[in-house]
Amino acid sequence: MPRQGLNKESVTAAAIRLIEEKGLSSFSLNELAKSLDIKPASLYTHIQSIDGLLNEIKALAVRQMVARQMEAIEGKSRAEALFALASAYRRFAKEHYELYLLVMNIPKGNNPSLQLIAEEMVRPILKVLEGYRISTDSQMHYQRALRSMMHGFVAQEEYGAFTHSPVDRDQSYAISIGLIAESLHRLEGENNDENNSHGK
Amino acid sequence: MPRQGLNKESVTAAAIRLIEEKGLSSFSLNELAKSLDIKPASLYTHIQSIDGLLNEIKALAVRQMVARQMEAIEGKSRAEALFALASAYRRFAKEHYELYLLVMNIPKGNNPSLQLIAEEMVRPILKVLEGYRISTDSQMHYQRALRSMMHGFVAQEEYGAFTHSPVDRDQSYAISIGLIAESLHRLEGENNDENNSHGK
DNA sequence: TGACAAACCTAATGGCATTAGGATATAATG
DNA sequence: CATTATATCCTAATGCCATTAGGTTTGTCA
Repeated sequence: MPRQGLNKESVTAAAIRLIEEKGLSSFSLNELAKSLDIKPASLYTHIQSIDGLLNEIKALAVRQMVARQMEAIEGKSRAEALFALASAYRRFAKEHYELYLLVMNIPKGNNPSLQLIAEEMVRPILKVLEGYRISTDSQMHYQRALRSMMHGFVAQEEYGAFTHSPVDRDQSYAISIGLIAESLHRLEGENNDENNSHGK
Repeated sequence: MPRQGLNKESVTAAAIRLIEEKGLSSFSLNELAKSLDIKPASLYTHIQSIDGLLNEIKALAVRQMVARQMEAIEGKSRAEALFALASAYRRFAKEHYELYLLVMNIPKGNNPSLQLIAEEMVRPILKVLEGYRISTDSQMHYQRALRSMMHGFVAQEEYGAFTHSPVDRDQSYAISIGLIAESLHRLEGENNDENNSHGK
């Protein structure tokens, strides 16, 4: 009510803006305070700590990411849904790379509330995999494979690990995701033939 | 020659020891100096900056990683070599997670000398893929797919993204790598039949 | 023995997150 | 309208960090 209409939400929004513009590595409470025209110490009226603020941002980013993926697979199923999901995943990482970095840099000794948020990120993946008639164990394996492929690809792509070749990266991604789609399709076929080599 | 027999190598070795013991996030020149019984400013006789030191460590880590992978695939070929490579990759990441983090955290605006080192990391992968009779474009695609899968898996596994299930992670990894092995095998078959659906 | 260079030091700078405690402006109440 | 209370914002300080300037010590070599 005094000076400015600042609150937790507007401070968080300003932090996101700053991170997306100037990058995560140059972000500091000094910069954030400067962008809001207040002193760094005054930020503590609205935030608990810089880690608390970043956790807040992570949670928002995950929610947004999941929402985009859910929209992408809406009304689709199986391979079509799988490719749409993978595409939305990569698009978010491209458009909000600093936020993606933040989300994917959850350190080992982590906040239990972030654990819950991380589980949220699995939901669109599971939704796609539920469209396949495979065992629950297979579902877990393919969920991990898909997450690995998507994260590994965008992470390496974004820090420039794939730039040393003219070969199209979109095609590489399509093929990479295609590996999983094809294998899922084939695994279903095996199950229909009452064969369960590793499908059980 | 005075006080201690310190040099660039011993300081780097001490830094690696500290990083592996206490973790990357708590590493500082203060801690490093303390472990060597000198003052922080004295470190600058042996290092250029903390970034220079970390780049040195990255280079050593990559060399060690590549060496392990080369040993692992020695005398093997095709699927056997592929699984051995993937296993060595994951083992290194498990045993030297802090170093792996360091290697994989090459920021976007990066040192050109690190670019060369990063390319070194592709060598064992290419060596394995050379054992398959596929086009050079396919080689590039599968190289990216394999790197993505390996990095994505170990990165998420190590920060605890896969712990919320009793399903065996070793098996998930074997299946994930198997996707690539199977697809490579099938792609070769297509080429032998003078068919080139996406193999060209 | 004397000169020299390398290793190490002290002291300082400017950046960072964070806290304690004080000032102030707005909103709520009498 | 005056008073009180509360939340916002401040100044000042602490202790961490990397880094630099410039001085001292120590070992080596002529």
